[in-house]
Amino acid sequence: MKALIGTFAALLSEFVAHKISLGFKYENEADELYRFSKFTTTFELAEPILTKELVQAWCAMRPGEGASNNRRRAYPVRQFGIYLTSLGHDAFIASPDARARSYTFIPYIFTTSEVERIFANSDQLCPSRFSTLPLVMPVILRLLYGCGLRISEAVHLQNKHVDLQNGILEIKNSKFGKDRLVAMSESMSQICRLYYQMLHKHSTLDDYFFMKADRKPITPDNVYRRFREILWESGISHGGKGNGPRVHDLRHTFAVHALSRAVNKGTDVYCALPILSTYLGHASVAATEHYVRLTADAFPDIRAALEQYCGHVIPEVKWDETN
DNA sequence: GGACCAGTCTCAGGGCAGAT
DNA sequence: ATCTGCCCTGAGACTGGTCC
Repeated sequence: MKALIGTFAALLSEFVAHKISLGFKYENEADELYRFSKFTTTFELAEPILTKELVQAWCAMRPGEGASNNRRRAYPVRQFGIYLTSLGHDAFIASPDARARSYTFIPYIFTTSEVERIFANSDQLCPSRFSTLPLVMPVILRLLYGCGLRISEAVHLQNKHVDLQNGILEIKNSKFGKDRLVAMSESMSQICRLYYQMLHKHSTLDDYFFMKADRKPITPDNVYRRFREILWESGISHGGKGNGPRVHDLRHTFAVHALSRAVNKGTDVYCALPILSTYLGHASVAATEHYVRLTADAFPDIRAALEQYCGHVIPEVKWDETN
């Protein structure tokens, strides 16, 4: 976390420490509060009093700013106001955002042919003396699709978390601080063993499984940029900013393909969903249903099974046959 | 019990600067 | 020239609490 500045520096530091003590990561919020602390230095403030003018100036929509970003900037300052008030300070608390949020996003689900092309092209990356990415990309992309991992979970894997013998990944401190175990297929385990022999001849158990030449973990940024190149090579068009396909869509694809396979094998979808939910690290089946509901139209077999066992998941839509 | 919503966490993507 | 890291914004993913 960057050192907070300005009149509120001490109080903001205490607030962030308070949030962390409650179990939140609060890293991105701390970044926002750092920007807020810089912002406060543009005001003539003799005392650290969170005035209405200061808060409203910070929370005001900037030219061209989206509602989402405005909300993200405002929430931590609102929480800071609540915190100060609880301590008996005089502070203005910003109102929560009343604007409705819409969830109309539909993730991109790769076809099996596209997945195969992505893997094939990731295998063709030119070896480099300076970068481990040509070795890393084929394995990490297969792991994202084969195990449905989040990119952050993959890049933070250390050798001690990868049981190559039994094909088990130990995911530590994932989203909302959750841990879980993820089983790999035998073919995935074999790929990991070959990769480990090539990259980790002189490594320790504390080294990152996907590390750069300087032994630091590769970043999601590294993977994302190479992934865009591979998509291009694979003839999969990118829709521009916000329109994917994204690296995270490999996780969506895993979920949909896994459920599709289960349905085709005659597995009760009511049994398959909780298993998939646990595997993906979701706290509830509802979160997994959300994944599948968004994409079920592309998989009639899943849609039919879901309608039979949990029809409420898929909303009815009206269709005028004269259209 | 389900819908709704606030809050937190994560990923995507552009731009730029410094390193290689 | 290319790669990489960092900053910042945009937006989706996910949890948990509250209200009806």
